[in-house]
Amino acid sequence: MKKNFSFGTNEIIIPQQFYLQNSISLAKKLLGKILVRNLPNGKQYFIITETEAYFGEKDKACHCRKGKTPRTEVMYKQGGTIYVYLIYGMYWMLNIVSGKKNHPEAVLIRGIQKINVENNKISLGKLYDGPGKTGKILQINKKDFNGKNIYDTSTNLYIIDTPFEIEMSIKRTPRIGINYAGKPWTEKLWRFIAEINI
DNA sequence: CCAGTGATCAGG
DNA sequence: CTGATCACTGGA
Repeated sequence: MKKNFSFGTNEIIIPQQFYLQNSISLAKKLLGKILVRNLPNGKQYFIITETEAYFGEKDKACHCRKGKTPRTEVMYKQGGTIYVYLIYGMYWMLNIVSGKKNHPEAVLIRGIQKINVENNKISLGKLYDGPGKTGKILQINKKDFNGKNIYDTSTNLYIIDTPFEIEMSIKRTPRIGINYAGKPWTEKLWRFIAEINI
């Protein structure tokens, strides 16, 4: 399915205020939004297909369960701040801090799908299903992104409103890779997966 | 199933 | 300083 469309002036950056909501509703609302990555060889567009919410110090799955440390410090900033960390020595995880200042919540971006743009026609491309694959294709690293703002274009990574009609169905599951957290945190349905058609 | 790979943090 | 652990992935 292809649709006539050109990004161009249709880039409406989602304002910082959007990120002040709690991480669970933000995780849901980020689905279907467009992640823009501006690289030397051109802008690339991805639609967000999978997210996971982490909900502050009381959430035993959240990095902030141990309070403020050098790593988790950025999660205490206001919503819209980018939180990046390396896992298993290989994979850069991209998170968006949510909520007000000193509410250490975040949304992990776990999956994105490429939007192909060709002669003003758009179509869905390759799916990157997993946070490691997502960080790799977006060329995420800590130095360039950790502590920066996702609503600021100067990092060449930002999120815009979905500028065309989409069909989307959403599923929820428990979060992945957090068995150390124990109940009830392992059972919370805080992973959101979207199936998208354009 | 399991190895790879290095930041992070608690404990001496 | 040491050692265990880890919000993962790809290949037997």
